[in-house]
Amino acid sequence: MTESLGLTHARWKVIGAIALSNNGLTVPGIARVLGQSRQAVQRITDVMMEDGLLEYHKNLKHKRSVLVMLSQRGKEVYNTLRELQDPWAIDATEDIPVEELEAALRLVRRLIKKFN
Amino acid sequence: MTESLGLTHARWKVIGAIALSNNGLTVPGIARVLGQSRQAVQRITDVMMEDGLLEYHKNLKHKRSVLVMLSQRGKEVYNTLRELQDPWAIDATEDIPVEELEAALRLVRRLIKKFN
DNA sequence: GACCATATGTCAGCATGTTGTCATTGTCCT
DNA sequence: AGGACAATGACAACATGCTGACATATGGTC
Repeated sequence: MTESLGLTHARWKVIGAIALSNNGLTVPGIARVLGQSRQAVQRITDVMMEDGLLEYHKNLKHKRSVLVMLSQRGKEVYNTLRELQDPWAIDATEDIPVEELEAALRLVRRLIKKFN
Repeated sequence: MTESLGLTHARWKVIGAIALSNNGLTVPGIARVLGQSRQAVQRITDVMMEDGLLEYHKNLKHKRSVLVMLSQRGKEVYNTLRELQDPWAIDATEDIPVEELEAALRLVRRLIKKFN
């Protein structure tokens, strides 16, 4: 699904995390949202910035830690992929009772919480 | 959990797949069980063989494709890790109704099947 | 204001996984 | 038997992820 847009799943995760934030996120902030190491995120955001998907903005709160935001093209990619993903997700689950899906989600969250 | 035995999660997956087979598996066979590429499995089994966890046995059905089996030490590691993992799994789920766990498992399998 | 613990940027080494390619081996159909 | 197609081994390029280490920045405490 990401391939048709020249993305990979890792880059899609990053775009998604930033899109859900309002004023941009720092690299370690993205890492915390995604639950992975800041180093892994840093490497990906650097490449995505060069590719024109992200923009680094001055962070008033920190001298070196920039705020990562979606560029115009990043926003377009986000919207385009959402238009592919949403129908896919609906198609995948429309014949499953909502209560079943929610119960499974509650269970997964419960286990995640237990392991934190 | 795997670290205390000098393993990694990837090697543990391979050991588990072989342990559940009766007469050994070929490398592509392990890959099919795990649902991943044979190349990735090949690389790992080669190292595990050098480390003495696995043994390659002549395969009567194929001139070059060997049968991978657990060495004595591989079996010991398997049993030791099971003794760590089983109590962990029980502890993680003992306060959750069995029906909830089974329902979530059915849902996951249903989705996997849908995407095949 | 000095000091210490924490957060961040950066670089490196390693473990896994994927895909692609090519030669060799197996299978099956005619 | 012969030939086409699939399976396997081997090698390579690439994308991710983790941890460790070291220098710099922040923030809270005395």
